[in-house]
Amino acid sequence: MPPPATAALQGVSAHQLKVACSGCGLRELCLPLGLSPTELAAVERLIQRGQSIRKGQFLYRAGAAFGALYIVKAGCFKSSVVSEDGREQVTGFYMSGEMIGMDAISTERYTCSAIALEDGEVCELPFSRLESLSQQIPALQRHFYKLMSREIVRDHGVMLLLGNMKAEERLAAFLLNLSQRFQCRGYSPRQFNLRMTREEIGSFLGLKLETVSRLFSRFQDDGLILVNNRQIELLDLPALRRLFVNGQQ
Amino acid sequence: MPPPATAALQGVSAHQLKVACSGCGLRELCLPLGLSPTELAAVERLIQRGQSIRKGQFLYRAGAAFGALYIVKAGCFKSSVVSEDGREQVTGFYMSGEMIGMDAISTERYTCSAIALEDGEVCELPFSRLESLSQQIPALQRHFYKLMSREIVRDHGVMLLLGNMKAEERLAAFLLNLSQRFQCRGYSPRQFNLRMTREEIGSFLGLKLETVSRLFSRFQDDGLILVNNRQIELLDLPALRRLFVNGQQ
DNA sequence: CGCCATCTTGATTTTCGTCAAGGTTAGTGG
DNA sequence: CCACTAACCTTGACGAAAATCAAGATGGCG
Repeated sequence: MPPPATAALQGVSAHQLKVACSGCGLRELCLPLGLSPTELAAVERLIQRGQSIRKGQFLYRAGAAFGALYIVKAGCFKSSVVSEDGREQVTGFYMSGEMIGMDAISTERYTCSAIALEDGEVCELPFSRLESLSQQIPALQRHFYKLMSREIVRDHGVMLLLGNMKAEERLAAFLLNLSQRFQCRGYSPRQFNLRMTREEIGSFLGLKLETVSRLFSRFQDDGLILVNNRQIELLDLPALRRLFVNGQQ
Repeated sequence: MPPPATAALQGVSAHQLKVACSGCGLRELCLPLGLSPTELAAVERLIQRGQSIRKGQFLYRAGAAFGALYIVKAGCFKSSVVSEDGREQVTGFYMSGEMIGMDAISTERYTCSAIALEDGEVCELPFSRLESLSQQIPALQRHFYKLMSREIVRDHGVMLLLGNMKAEERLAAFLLNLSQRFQCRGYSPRQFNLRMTREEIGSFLGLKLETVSRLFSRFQDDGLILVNNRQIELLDLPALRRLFVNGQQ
């Protein structure tokens, strides 16, 4: 795990957990800009901060009654839908500053399950209170419309991936996406640790774990990446991008 | 086209187009219940009703500045993302009462293009006015949160389809989904006309048009459906469901 | 009536999944 | 601290599913 995250996690303490949104490094990721101090204080009262989740623990299960949205504060989560017979489709991997649970608003039940891929923390946002607060704070309402819209756009991207791209293009896109998200969070875009298994990557990308494994090996043989179990180094970002974009021919 | 839609479309006139939400048969599909007469009137002022769109016409293009959401009033639309090189992924087909354009909220640009698959009409909802109105009417805000959430859930379903299901399962799921949506609108769930080409179905389902064509033929040979060009009759709904659900094993 | 878009069907190829075996790693309990 | 175990990963051989290529049929629209 990259250093800053490690620090954030290992340094966990009552003190740190109580750090308010106003002092949170993720603030610009999850809160709208331009809130007045009063508004910010109201938002802070809304949020249940710093709930720790252990690796493998469910944040919520599909079918459970909807109570809250969650913002990942530390760690990495996967969200997945399971079909009646048990086949799992990972619908996304979520890292710090990203919100999960929006699927539950429509039916008042979670339609996905969310599981921690490593020890982590979330901020819990009780939805009914969020709703009334966003009724009072236009910027907050707008912000949540945008967050939900962003999720829709992301999903469309995944649909493009699954519907149109070949295995190697999917994996290249996946790695580049991770790279970019790590970079946004101040980590290296070239070196990172995967938090998920080959099977979970495969489930997300519509591939079998063997295919994912083979592709990692091939990318390494081709000098595109360096793989050491879950540790990834992207050696040739332009080539990966070409693979991804040219793939789209 | 099934009779009621034909009536709605062919009977188009200034008079009918001006029918307000309060008298619109789609009202329960697109508006929240329990609005007061005052609130309903405010919503009606917001909506630009009855814009006609001809077959093949763009409702909006990917990249265009975001102005409004649209509710399909008549006809059928497809929404698609196009990758840099021109591969198209159809992200959805939309029929009466369904809302499109929500992807554009996050970036203030449409990320998809929406095209009419037949002559139709839409209600236009200027987003900035929708925003301020939903600020004033809690039920409206809640309604739009739910609509966006529903779109996310739908997208997850498509991801499950694309990531986990075999070609025949995808097509069965597609037909059953259409069937159900026609039924909701008062048309026959067993007989309907497709509004889209084999290629568009294929694009949506992550298949090539030849595969779609072959599957239609096979379903027909197996006595599951009757195909006559775009006219579809579902002969054995339970078997289609089994294909869809068992497919998920 | 004729043309172009759309659809069907067949033959072949490619891609990825399946099955199988063995290796590695991390975590657990002695 | 070390040995053991279970989960995870890699690699190969083979097979199935769907894509590709190709040719011709059909149908809707001007």
